[in-house]
Amino acid sequence: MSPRKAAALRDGADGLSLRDHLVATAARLIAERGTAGLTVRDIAREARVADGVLYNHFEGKEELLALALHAHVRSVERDLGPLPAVPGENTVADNLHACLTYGLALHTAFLPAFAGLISQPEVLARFHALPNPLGSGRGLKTLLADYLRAEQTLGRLSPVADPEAAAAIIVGACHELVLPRLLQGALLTEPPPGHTETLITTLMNGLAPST
Amino acid sequence: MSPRKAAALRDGADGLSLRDHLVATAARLIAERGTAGLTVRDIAREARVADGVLYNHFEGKEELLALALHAHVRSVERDLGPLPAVPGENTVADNLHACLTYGLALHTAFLPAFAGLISQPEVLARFHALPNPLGSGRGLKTLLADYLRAEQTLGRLSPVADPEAAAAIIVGACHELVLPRLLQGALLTEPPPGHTETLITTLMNGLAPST
DNA sequence: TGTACATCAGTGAACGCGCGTTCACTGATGTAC
DNA sequence: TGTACATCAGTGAACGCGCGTTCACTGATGTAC
Repeated sequence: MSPRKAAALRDGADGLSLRDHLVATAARLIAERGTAGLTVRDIAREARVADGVLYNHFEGKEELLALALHAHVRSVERDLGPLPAVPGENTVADNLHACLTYGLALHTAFLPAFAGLISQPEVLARFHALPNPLGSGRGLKTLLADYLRAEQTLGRLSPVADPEAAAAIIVGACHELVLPRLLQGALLTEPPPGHTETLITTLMNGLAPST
Repeated sequence: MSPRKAAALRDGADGLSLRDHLVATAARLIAERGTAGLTVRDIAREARVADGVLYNHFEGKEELLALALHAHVRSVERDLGPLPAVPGENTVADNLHACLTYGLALHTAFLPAFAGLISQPEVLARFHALPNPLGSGRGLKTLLADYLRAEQTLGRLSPVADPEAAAAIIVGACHELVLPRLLQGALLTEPPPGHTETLITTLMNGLAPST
């Protein structure tokens, strides 16, 4: 009762089901090229599998893409590890700088994946219906706010500072560093040296003149 | 020597050339729906003009879209007016709040237009080859930095603050408020009340505890 | 143990559709007489 | 002034292509005897 097996699964013996193999392959393609212009034939060819087989395992392209996007997000998070900031350790400025670099890497990987799906809201809706991997969407901002609140409790942050607003500013800075590059064709260039440090210093000290 | 005129230009007597009429129509469609899924047939039908006529006036869809995108950006800027912040007037915090609201409106109109073109880098390249309308791209950030530098000269900002970094933070905050909504299908919702005020307060006061 | 058959996941050519683009034709206007 | 013709921007049916999806067929494996 176990009929034909896909050629790809016979050769590459990674022990995955064909379903998981397809999701993993699609996720890898998303990581490499983003979702813009990604076709089911691209995925099938890359998975070394027939065009049609995807419809034995998924409702259609949209379900596969949503699952692959989810896998991509989880994979990026796994590779990056947890938020590199422990309340009370090092200086707050250094920790925030590490968080900014971390968020930058996160969004550099996420934006080309999500932006290519703007014309397919169905995929985005399916993605958001899945359990939220921690760092994605509101996740990173919440993690950051949690960290900042802990530092505030330790007295290393002004008691009147707003952790939520500060977290929003840091996440926003990530966007600001990634988005313009994405929208100008120049993909994945580094921010100018010293730029992230200056951002954190500005956020720590504020703009108001000392009274 | 003046042959047939397009039906649309006979009826709607706005006095435009057919070329300008097409650019204006495409820009209006971009303003209404963004660029994702926008077809030449959509534009032709909306302009009440034959499908093929666009190729008498443009190299192809990509040239038309680039010009329409440019017109859209200029039109949004015209409607919004100049950056609502004059050095020395009102308070810096109030001015920055106005700038944040201004930038928010700008990016709310721009992002759906640009994001839909990620899979067509040719259009983005053509757009960036056009003369840069002031507020777009690096424009808004530079305007903001100019304003902040002027306030600094007037002594209303800390002499050690970095205007460039502060400008980047404000633009980033705009992105942070617009992007997540765009990527979740929920289009064009308002930020929670008081949110922008808190952001500016945080930026003005900084996070560091008073020593 | 060996042979014939049934099962069904995998296969890939083919379908239908919508897109950007082309081009033979149309017809309002200016010109020649 | 009136009529026949030439011009060429505008027209829209048709083309070619690539996409997501379908489905008749294949063939490796388990079962019956």
